[in-house]
Amino acid sequence: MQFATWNVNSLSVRLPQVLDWLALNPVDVLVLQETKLTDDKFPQAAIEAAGYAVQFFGQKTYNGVALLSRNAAQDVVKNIPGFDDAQARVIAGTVDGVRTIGCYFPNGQAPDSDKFVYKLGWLDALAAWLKAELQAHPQLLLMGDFNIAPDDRDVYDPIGMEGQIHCTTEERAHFQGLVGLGLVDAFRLFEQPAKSWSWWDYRNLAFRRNQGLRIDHILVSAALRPRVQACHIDKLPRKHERPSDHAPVVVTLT
DNA sequence: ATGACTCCCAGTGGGAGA
Repeated sequence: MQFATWNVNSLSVRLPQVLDWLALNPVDVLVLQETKLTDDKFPQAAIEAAGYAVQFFGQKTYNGVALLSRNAAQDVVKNIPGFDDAQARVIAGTVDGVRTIGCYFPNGQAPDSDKFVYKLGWLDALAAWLKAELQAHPQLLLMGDFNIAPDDRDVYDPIGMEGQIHCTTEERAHFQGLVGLGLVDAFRLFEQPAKSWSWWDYRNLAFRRNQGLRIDHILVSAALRPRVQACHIDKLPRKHERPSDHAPVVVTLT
């Protein structure tokens, strides 16, 4: 089976691309971030017509997440239980026995900003919840737009971006905290091309120059790790004439 | 280089993203 994550940067703009991508890549599960749609405007019928059940949780202008699956998700959770959050960032469900958590991590804007404080608090809450989720659901996937580049090899200019947002010591420590819960970065289980990114700035001809960051991730639990066969970033949608700034990440399980 | 692009809500500009 295949599970994928994609930050679409507005589902109303990108819906045709999502449907085209699913036709070419008939994954079992796809989580979306930055749908930027209130639930009353979510294109549920079009997604169901493509053969997917869908759970969604959004808001106007910002954030918004969705969980698409061939088989319906069970025990759906929206946002982090017990963490009071005005922003729609998390959707979780159990699909084919795999606890699937789709997340749009806060951006954080700048290390000296209030948004960075919010990001760190959100990361604390996520880790505490995940610890309990892993106890309840050993077979677990955490995937989405983490807005964290875990390592210098995930950054096109690690010197220039040292200490900048996505690359700070605090953010990277939180990423390692998730690893400490027993999760592993599926992409790094395999040999990968150098300069593999999942996001490229719209500006500066960044995609053509391959200047980007790897900030979209799929983490798998220890119990699921033996089933992981492959993981890759699909750059093709980024070549579309009106692309999202992020590319999908796909993991293959037995 | 306090830039660059895209989206959104707004409303003929500005915030946010990363």
